[in-house]
Amino acid sequence: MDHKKFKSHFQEFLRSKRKNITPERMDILAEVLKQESHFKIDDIIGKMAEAKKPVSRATVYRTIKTIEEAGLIKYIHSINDEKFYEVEEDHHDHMICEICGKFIEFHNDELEALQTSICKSKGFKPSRHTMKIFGVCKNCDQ
Amino acid sequence: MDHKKFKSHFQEFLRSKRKNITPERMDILAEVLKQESHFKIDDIIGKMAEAKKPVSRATVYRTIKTIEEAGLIKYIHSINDEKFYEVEEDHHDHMICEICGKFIEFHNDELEALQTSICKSKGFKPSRHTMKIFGVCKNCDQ
DNA sequence: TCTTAATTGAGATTTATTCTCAATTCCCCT
DNA sequence: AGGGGAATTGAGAATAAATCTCAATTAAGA
Repeated sequence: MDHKKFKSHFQEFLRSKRKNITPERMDILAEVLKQESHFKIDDIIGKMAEAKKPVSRATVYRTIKTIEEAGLIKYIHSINDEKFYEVEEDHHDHMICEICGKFIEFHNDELEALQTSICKSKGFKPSRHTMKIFGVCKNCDQ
Repeated sequence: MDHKKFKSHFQEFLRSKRKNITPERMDILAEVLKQESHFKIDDIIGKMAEAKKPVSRATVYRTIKTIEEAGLIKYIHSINDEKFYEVEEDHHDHMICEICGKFIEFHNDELEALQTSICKSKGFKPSRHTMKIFGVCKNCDQ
């Protein structure tokens, strides 16, 4: 939602890594932030071309990787060799319907707490996690 | 552990799908079952060649997919575009050390129960799930 | 403004995975 | 047990996502 915060966060990140703030990078970030929920890199390349801001494929790949390193997006899942990313608005996990392919987002504090305590018991310091539950969604389960 | 059960299960699966039981398929399954924890498809191709049972790359790819469909192995994670699989001895989740790359397996009943109840509340019927916690393991956290 | 290091674009390259199709093998029916 | 037809295999070609190359361009900051 608060995309200004994302943009300044990204600029901070670039500065901290001695990377330049280029129009290509900011344009790609802007396009990424326009995406609703999940997107593919190829979507971004297409949309940039449609708009008046064509950017080379290599640059989009490089920049998506940089945005991911900055923690602003994350890689979710791969379907048919197409990698899906999503903007890290807030943390959540996914249920994925094996019939219609829909992604259902959810968040559960109890689950998060339990994960933290399991890690502690193993002497493991968690930084992030992903959890995906595959199955059949309400609509597809007639 | 009980590899006989895996083999007969695989043969059952093949029959149910009207697929042939070929020596190539059974040899590949046998090699897969020899792997300790995680393995890559390329490992299998290499090991089959070392042994006296060379099988073509295409057949190994095709068969790994079939074994996965039979539910005997599962795809775990991709590191540097190398896909890792593991034998489905019993269900567990993973912690993955971002420093040394080690996979730590764990299982927690409370976590499983919680997942089930979250799904129920969304009207989602789960069939399987994966959960990966990334972070730093005990050894790497000096 | 000027110098230097970083970045970009376009196309070549890499590499995992899939495809093609003729030759071979498995399965099943009689 | 043997034959016919469908399924499978192998070898290499094909595909496609992602990365690399390097000359030309651009950002940063003194």
